[in-house]
Amino acid sequence: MTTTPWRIPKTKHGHKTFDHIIACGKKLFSSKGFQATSVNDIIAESGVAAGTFYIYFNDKLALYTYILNDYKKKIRDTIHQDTKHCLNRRDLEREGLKSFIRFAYQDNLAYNIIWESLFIDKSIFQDYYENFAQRYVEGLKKSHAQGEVRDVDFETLSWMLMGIANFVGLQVLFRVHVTEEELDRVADSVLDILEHGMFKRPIGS
Amino acid sequence: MTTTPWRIPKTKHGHKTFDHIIACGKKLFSSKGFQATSVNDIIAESGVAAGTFYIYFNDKLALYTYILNDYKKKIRDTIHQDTKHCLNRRDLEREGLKSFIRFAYQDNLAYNIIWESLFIDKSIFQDYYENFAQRYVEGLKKSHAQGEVRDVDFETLSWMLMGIANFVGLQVLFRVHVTEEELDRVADSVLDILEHGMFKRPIGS
DNA sequence: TCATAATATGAATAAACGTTCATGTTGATA
DNA sequence: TATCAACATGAACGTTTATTCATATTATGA
Repeated sequence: MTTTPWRIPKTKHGHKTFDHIIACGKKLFSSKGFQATSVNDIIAESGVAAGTFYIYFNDKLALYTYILNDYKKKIRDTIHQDTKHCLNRRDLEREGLKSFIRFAYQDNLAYNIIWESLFIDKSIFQDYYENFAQRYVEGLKKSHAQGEVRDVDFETLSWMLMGIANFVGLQVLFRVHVTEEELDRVADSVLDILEHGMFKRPIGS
Repeated sequence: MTTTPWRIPKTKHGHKTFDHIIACGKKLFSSKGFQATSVNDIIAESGVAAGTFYIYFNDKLALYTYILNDYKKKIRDTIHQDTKHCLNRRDLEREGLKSFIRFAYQDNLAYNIIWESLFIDKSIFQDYYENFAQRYVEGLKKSHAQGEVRDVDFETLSWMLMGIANFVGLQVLFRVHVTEEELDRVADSVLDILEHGMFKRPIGS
């Protein structure tokens, strides 16, 4: 039996408090970052007593871990929802990229909270991306078997694609407003390069 | 006249103390991260009195800013040194990638300190990457003019290439040991994909 | 040699922090 | 309505934190 650093409430009323603390935590982590947010801040924001926080969470890290796990699922689900209609690898990459950036834009805590884990507990960060890469590799292998993807180092390709999504995501996130048209334009640019490479071929090849 | 949050010493002896504090700061930021390191930690590590720290630095952030600026130059210089012999864009990308990863591996504080800035002061992070992207765009435009690079969205391509370097770098950094051969192999994989794309072309195209 | 600017000290202060726990309240069930 | 587990409280405690400042030391060149 494994125990979590948080405690799931047993009554409806408890759930309300629990959820409220989480909502306030998200809000503060999102605006100030994890490290800059104190337990006192969370207590003040949520209006509960100090002791109440510790009924549900061992400490600040426990709340962070809970929220992070939440987002892991949410990101996967969102991308899955947005790409399940895709019939080929090109569409899958395009829609996956758009889905990731859109998600990060709509709720930038999702983005921050995973990156920040690198400075809270490196193993959380490493686990997250290695797991993501592993799934990516499996998908790419399937697409390769179906003749859609070239025979390359799939692990490196996975990390390349994650890097592209994250940094192109950043580029977009630095803008004030992001429209669906911009998202399409950026995704098209990326896919064009993933399709034809970045270099001009010598004439006649 | 602009003032820095740090104070350059005026004697040889002062420089010794100044440099020693910086070295200890680097060591601690590198192992524990910026946020987890307190001024007290730096004082204890360096063996100077509390007041001495404040002779040279306004606060912890000032020391961080100093180190960050140092690394900015160092990264640029290192990549420049390692790529100045390159005669074409392919070589430039390949050697630049290897240089970046090698640098990050040898001194992973350089890597951490820039990423962590996202959670210390977003504008530092944004400035750094937007500046880097801008230089990248200029370089790509030149290579395009010389017929080496296809006509694509250079800004998006810049962010893609930065994302690739950063994440493929991470992938490599997660390993315990990194050899020059591995670096070559990974760089070749990346360049192969940047050259030919990731997708298989339909037969006859 | 003396004057003085630069450098160094570390006890002291106050604010912020995480966490505990004795006490109180609630609501469902028997 | 009596009981009891779940939930909630917030004053209180000990710790860590950043920062100051009166005092001391050092090195140099006038």
